[in-house]
Amino acid sequence: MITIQATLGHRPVTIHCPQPGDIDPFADAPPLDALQPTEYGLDVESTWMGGAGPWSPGWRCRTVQLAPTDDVAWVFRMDDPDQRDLVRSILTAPGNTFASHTKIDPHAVWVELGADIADRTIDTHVLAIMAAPDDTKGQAKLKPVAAGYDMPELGASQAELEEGVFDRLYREAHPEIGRRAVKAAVRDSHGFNTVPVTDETFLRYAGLDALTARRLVPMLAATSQAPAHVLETEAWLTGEAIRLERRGCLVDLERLEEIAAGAQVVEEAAAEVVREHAGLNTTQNVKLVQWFGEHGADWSNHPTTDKGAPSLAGDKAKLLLGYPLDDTGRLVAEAYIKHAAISDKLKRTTEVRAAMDPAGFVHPTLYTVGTVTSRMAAAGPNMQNFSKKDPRMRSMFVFRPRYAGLTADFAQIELLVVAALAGERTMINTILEGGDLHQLTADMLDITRQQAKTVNFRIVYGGQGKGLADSLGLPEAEGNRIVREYWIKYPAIAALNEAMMRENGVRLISGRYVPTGTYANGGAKVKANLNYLIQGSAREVLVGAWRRFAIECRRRGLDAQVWFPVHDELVIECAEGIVQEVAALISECMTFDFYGVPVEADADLLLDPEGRWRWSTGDEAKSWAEQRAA
DNA sequence: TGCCCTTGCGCG
DNA sequence: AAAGCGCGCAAGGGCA
Repeated sequence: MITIQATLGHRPVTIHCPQPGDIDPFADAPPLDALQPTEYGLDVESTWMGGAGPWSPGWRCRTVQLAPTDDVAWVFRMDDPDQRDLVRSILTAPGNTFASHTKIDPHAVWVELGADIADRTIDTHVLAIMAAPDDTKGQAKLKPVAAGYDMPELGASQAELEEGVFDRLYREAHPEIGRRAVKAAVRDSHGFNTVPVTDETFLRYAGLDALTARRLVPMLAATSQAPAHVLETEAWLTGEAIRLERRGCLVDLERLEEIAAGAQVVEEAAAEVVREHAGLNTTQNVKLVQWFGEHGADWSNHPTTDKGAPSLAGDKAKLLLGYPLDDTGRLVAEAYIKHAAISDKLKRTTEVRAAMDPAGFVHPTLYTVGTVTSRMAAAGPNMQNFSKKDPRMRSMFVFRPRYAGLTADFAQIELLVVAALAGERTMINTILEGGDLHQLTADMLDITRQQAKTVNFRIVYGGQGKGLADSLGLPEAEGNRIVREYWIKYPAIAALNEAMMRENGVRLISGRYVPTGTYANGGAKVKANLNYLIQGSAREVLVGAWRRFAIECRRRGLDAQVWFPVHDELVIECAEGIVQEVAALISECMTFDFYGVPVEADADLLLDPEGRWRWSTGDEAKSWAEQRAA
C-alpha cells in the first residue's frame, strides 16, 4: 500500500493506493463497504484517448479513484483483479452516487468494468455552470473552479505532473529532441500512457481530482440560485446524455467513403488550379477574396461574412462568374466554385472517420448546458450542424440493426414562445385561428410576407433595426418606420422587451436566472435579454418534451430513446416494430399548451427509399415517404 | 516549433 | 441571401 499525505483546500488529506495483493477478497472487512450508501467523488486516469474517446482501440483505464469522504481518496489499479472486483461492486451498488466533472468517467467505468452509473452520476461541470451561468467559456473547467473554491492544490499538482513528470518521461524516451519544446498534447499523451501507476506525483493528482469533485457538490449547489426542480431536471438530463453518448451514432461507412471519395477527386483538381494560377490553397479564404478582387471581382453587391468581408461559402462562390473577371480570375473562380461545393463534405467525412470506434459508432458529446442561454451544444462530431443542403451528409448515419429512426421538430417554436411569454393577443389569436404569423406581420406593417418573415426573425433573435433597410433593399427611413411600427403593433412584446432591458439578466420559464451579455450594435452595446429569454425557454420546452417522452417510454416498456437533440428537434431511435406507436407518442409529447399558445410537432419516419433507416431532415423524410409510396 | 487569437462556415 | 443571437471545428497567421 502506498499512502500519500497531501493537502486540499489547505486541509490535510490521505490518499490510499493499494498495490496488487493489498486487497484481500476474502477479508472480513474490505477497506470500503460497497453496500453502505455513499456519495463518492469519482475520477479515472487512462491512456491517452484517440478520436473515439474510451471507445478508441487500445484505450485502457489505468486507475479508478474514489473519494468516500472529503478527506480520504482511494486510487485503485485496474491491472489488479481484486481491485477491479471491489471497484465494480461499489459502482454497481444501487445506493451509491458518484460526483465527477466529466462524462468521460461514467463512460470509462462502463467500458472498463461494465458498470452503469448513468442514473447515479452527479455532473459537477453542470453544477458549476448553474453556479456561474455566464462562465461557460472555460471558467467551468475543473481546475479554475477548484481554484475559485479555494482548492488551488489541484491545479498545482496537475502542473507538477505534466510539466515535471511527463516532461521528464518524454525527454527520456526521446533524447534526440534535446532542449527543444515539447508540444503539450504530445507530452501529456506520452505521460498518461507510460507513467508508472506507482508514481507519487501521478497518484497525488489522481486522488485530489476525486476529492475535489466530491467537495464541489455541496459548494456549487449552495452557490447556485437554481430552483431545486431545475437541478433535479438537469441531473436527469445528465443521465440521458450519458446513455445517449454511450449508444452513439452508427456510421454507414460505405456511404461515408463514397461521399469522401467523390469530394476528394473534386478537391484535388480544384486545388491544383487554384495553386497554379493564384499561388494559394483553397483554404486561404481571406487571401483568395483579395486575389479575386485584384482579378476583377466586384464586391459591391456581394453577400458578406459576419465580419463584413465578401463571403465565398457554398453557393455564394457561384456569384463570382457574374463579375468581370479576367481570364485567370475566371479559371480560378471555376475551380474555386467546385471546391466550395464539396469542402464541407471533405471536412465532415474526415472528422467522422477520425471519431469512429471499431464497431462503426461515433460517440458525440452532448453538452446539456452548453451555452450561456443553457441551450445544448455538441461536439466530436457536432451533430447539431450537419449540412441540410445535401441530404447525403446526414444520411451517412444509420440506425442500429433492427432499430428505426424518426424525427420530430417544433414548428416556429421561438415565435410561439415570444408570443406566449409576452401575451401578445393579436399573435395568439392568429395562432389559435390557425393563421400565419408572417402574414399577420405583413398585413399590420403593410409589407410583403417575405419582408415580414425577415422582420419577425429580427425581433426573435434580438435584432435592433440596424441594417433592416439594407437587408430589405429599402430606404433607411422605411426601415426605421417598419421597426417603429412593429413595436406599436405588438405592444405586449414591446412592453416585455422594455421591462427586460432594465434587468441584468433573464429568468427563464423554469425559474432559472441567466445573467445577460451585451453585444455590439453599431458602436452601442445592446443587451440580448429578449433573445436569451426566447432561446433559453425554447430549450427548456424541448427538454420538458424529452422528459415526458422518456417517462412514458419507461411506463409502457418501449425500447425507444432520443438519438440526438437539435435545438427544436428530437431525433428518436426505437425498436423497428414499435415505430408507429413511438411516432404517435413523440408527437403527443411535443404537442401541448404553452401559456395559452398551442405548440405542436409532427414526426417523420426516417426510412429511405431502399428501406434503410437513416438520419435525414424532416423534409427529406417526407420525400422518401412519397418515393416509397410511388 | 508551439501557442493563441481571429476568421469563416455549418446548424437552429 | 442575410439580417440577428447561440454554438464547434479547422485553418491561417502573428508572436514567442
